[in-house]
Amino acid sequence: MPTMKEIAKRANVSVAAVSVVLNNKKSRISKAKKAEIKQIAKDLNYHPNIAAVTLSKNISLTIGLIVPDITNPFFATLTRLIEQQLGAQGYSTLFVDSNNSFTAESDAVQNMVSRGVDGIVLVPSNEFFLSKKKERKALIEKSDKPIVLLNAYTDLKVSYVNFDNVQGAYLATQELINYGHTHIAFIRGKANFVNAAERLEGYRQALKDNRIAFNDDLVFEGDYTLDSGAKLAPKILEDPATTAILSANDLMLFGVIKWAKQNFVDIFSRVSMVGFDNDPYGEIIEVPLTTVDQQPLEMVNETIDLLLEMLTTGEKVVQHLIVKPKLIKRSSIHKIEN
Amino acid sequence: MPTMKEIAKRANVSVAAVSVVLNNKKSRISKAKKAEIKQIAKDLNYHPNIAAVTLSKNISLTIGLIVPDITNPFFATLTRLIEQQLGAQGYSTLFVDSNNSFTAESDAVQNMVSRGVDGIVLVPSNEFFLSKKKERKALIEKSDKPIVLLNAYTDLKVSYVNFDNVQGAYLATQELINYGHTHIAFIRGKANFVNAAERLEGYRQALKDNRIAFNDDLVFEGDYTLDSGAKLAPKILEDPATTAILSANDLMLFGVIKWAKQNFVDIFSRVSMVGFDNDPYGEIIEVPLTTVDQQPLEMVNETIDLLLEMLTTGEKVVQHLIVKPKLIKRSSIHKIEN
DNA sequence: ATCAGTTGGTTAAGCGCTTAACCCAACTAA
DNA sequence: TTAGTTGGGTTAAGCGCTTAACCAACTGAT
Repeated sequence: MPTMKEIAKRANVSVAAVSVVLNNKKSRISKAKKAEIKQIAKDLNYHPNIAAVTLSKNISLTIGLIVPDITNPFFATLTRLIEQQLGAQGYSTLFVDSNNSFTAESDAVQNMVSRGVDGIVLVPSNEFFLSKKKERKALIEKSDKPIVLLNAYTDLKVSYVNFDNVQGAYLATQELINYGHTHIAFIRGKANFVNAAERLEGYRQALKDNRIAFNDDLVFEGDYTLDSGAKLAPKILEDPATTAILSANDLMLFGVIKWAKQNFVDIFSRVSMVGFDNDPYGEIIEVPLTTVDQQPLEMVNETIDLLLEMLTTGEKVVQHLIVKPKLIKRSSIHKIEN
Repeated sequence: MPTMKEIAKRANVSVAAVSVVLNNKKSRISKAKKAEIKQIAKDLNYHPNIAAVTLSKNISLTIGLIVPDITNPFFATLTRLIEQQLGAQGYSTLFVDSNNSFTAESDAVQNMVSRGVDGIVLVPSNEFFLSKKKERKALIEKSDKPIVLLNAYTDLKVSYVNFDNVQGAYLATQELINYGHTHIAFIRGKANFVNAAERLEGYRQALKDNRIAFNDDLVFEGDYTLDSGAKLAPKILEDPATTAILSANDLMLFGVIKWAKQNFVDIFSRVSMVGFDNDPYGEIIEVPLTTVDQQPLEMVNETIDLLLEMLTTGEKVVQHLIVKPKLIKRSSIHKIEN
């Protein structure tokens, strides 16, 4: 790999001269020398050693991205959008799949700081929300660099971009009610998961506003995986009065459907369903799934804006942005006559 | 961020001393001093500045990973496995989604080299295969560090780990034939895509070995996206003699199914289907899909072994590893009476 | 008393790049 | 004539860490 030293030698100048011209800084180098230096750099196919730049400028043009599980399509979409948008701004992304482990998240933040990232986007895991506030705080404070949490609320002094979960669940529940459903099962996420609690809240609100009694027996706790949905399916379908299922994500609904297939129950006639996430596969199953879209593009746009602002001004701002849900109406709801 | 300098000051030693003890090098530092230094490091929550380490040792404990599209579940699975296994060995991963662009791949390699990665895993895009050999070669040669191509064959002097595509397609076709099918449509990938050509070859071989004439009209060209499958669907289903579809990936089959749903054709009765990739969603659709599993875990294991070997020995070896396919038999094939 | 070997470190150079401070010759303006 | 400005760079220090080479004091054997 060619270095500035080599260019300097060939151009008969100091490496300082090379540095300023290759960085397009205003300086007193003559036009001719500038051109010569640039030409030599091009000829040698010079590219700066980023470690050296990082060391001397204390910025790395790198950001860290931590997601709970990249095989989850929603997180994959977020990841793709973030990487591409940040890439367009010249940033590289250091990626970690935390495998839903708080310890892994914590280690990842530490490691990223150690590597001198300029900022971090953390899409927190389940465990993050289940951890003690003290530990969460410690995680955030490992980094003196800007952090923004994505797809999360938090009580910590840190920026986040989240999705309006209560509004989303409200919309979905209202839609079900509009079709005549009153016995609506709800598959929630883990109890301490804030997003999950919010979705439950939206569900309750919609019931209340429609004077339908809330029934705790209709609430089932999953963990956002397909398997947890499959495990819950028989319990949910046990009650013949249940005519609809609202799920805190599409994946758990797919789990329910999988269980139904394996047990020969005609799930689409048996119940109406609404999910969350607008999973692309929701469109190609037997009956396309009505779902709440989390607007990943909007979420990422807000995240990038926020991060870039902090990165350029150098100030750590604490802002909380909430993006609005969008109900994608497909065919998984049928009318109930009362 | 605390530095060695700070630790050195508190321990009344030189920073060289701190360096050797924190790196557990054998040295002439007394047990007591060692303990003291380590304690101070722990108290200050010291973590090395990786940029500085990289600069002086010329190794970064970072590898680059380039995939064509992280929202494709197969690539997501590869990514997850790679990141986790490499992470367990102390490596961080610099991630780029090339968005199926050769230019992006090329830039990514350049950037990664510039950042001093120790090695690169490249999962090449469609465009990679369509590019001129000279350009592909240039891309590979940008990096003096170990590269391994994953999920690809290549004519270049570089290691790769691929999947036995001809064997996979052969297995799938044979399975269809076993069930009595003789008019088997094949949805292939792009013409110049080597993997796609291999799958076509396996299909042809199986037909030939069973004395079934190869018919070019039954071969359709997609581009591995869901949409391309949807676009092809009407043409494929036009011929009433066609009783089965073999697709070069599950996603295109999902596209066919989507088109069928939207046009009210009972696709699962109409044709038998076999895909490639063992997409998790193949299991939860109306009729679970028989598919060829690419054994991502095996592929990643081989990749990591190869990369780690190069990383530790420092030698660039050129090895070509082929992992064997596994046919996952589910329910999307029915018997044909002749 | 001397010398080799051990103990317990230190010094200094270097990795590649950045940046503030400096230098000097030639030119201008009063 | 001289002070001041401008053009065209150079010098040197520093970012945090690594590593080979060095050194001084002590111990024990001869």
